[in-house]
Amino acid sequence: MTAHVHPHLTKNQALVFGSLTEAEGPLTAYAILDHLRDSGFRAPLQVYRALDKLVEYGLVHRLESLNAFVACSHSGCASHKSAAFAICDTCGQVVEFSPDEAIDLLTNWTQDRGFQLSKTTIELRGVCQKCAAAN
Amino acid sequence: MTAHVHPHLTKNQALVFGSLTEAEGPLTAYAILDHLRDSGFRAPLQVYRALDKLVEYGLVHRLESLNAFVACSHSGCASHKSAAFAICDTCGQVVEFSPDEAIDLLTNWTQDRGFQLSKTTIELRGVCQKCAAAN
DNA sequence: AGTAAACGTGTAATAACATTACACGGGTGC
DNA sequence: GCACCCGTGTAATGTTATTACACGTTTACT
Ligand SMILES: [Zn+2]
Ligand SMILES: [Zn+2]
Ligand SMILES: [Zn+2]
Ligand SMILES: [Zn+2]
Repeated sequence: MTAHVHPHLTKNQALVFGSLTEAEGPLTAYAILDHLRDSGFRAPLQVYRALDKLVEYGLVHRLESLNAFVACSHSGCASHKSAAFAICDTCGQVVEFSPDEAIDLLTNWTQDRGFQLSKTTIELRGVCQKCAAAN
Repeated sequence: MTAHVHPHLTKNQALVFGSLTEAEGPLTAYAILDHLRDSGFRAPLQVYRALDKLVEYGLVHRLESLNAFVACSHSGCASHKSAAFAICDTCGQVVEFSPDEAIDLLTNWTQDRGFQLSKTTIELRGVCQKCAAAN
C-alpha cells in the first residue's frame, strides 16, 4: 500500500508509461494499444494491466469523464493528497492541479458523515484561455 | 438555454425519468433499457436520447465514474450551482450534496487562469457509514 | 393549402471501452 | 522438485455509446 517513489516498471508498464509521457495529453487505452502495436502489443488487456499498475503507483491518472489516461504532472503523485484536472474541450489539453483547500472541505464533509473516502474525482470541463482567446 | 423548473417531458423522457426516480439509486442506460422493454423500448438510443434531455433539464445527473445516471435529489437542480456525489462502493447508495465553498474555490482557480468552466464533476468514492458499521 | 424547419421517434448497425477465462513462463522460497 | 506469486499472451465476450437512415408530428410562414 505504501507509495514507492521509484517503482520498478516491467517492460509493458514502461512502454505504456512512455506512450503517455510522450503524448502530452490524455490517451485512451485503445489509442495506447495502437501506438504500441509495433512494440508487440496485440490485445487491450496488455494495456489495461499496465495501466492498473501505473495508476496504483501514482504515475498515471484516469480521467473518468474522458475514459482516458494521463501521465501525472508531478512525476509521481505521492506529493499531493489528491488531484484535480482542468480539461479543455477544444484542444484536449489537461492541466493537473492540487486544490488542497477544496479537497479538505470535501474530506471534512465525508468525515462528518462517517463516509470512508477512498478516491476523489474532480474534473473541470471547459475551454482553456488559449482556445478562448482564439475564438 | 434557460433552465425550466417544470419542463415538459415527452413520453420516452417521462418513462426514463420514472425508472430513475423509482430506482433510488443509479442506473446504467442499459439497465434502464431493460426496465422499459415492457413499455416498448427496443434500442439504446431511445434511452440515451431521453437521458440527454433530462440531464440538460437538470432532472438527472450523470455519474462519470460509474457510467450511470441518477435522478436529481432536489427535484430540479436549478437551485444549486453544481453538485457533488458520495458513492458507496459497497451498497451503491449515492448521496448528492452541494459543496458550495469547495466549488467556489475551484471556480476561482479557473477564473484566475482564464479557463471558461462549463461543467464540474466531483465524485467521492468510498464506503458509507452504514456499510462501514456493518463491517 | 403548400411547405419548410424543428423536433421526437424507431431501428439497425457499428464503434468504443473494458473484463473474463485459460494457458504459459520466470523467479523465489522451501 | 515443487508450490507460489507475478507478469505475460491470446481469444472471447461483455458493456457502454454513437452513427446513419427513415418516418411522423407540430409549428410557422407564404
Ligand atoms: Zn498527479
Ligand atoms: Zn484549449
Ligand atoms: Zn441535483
Ligand atoms: Zn453503503
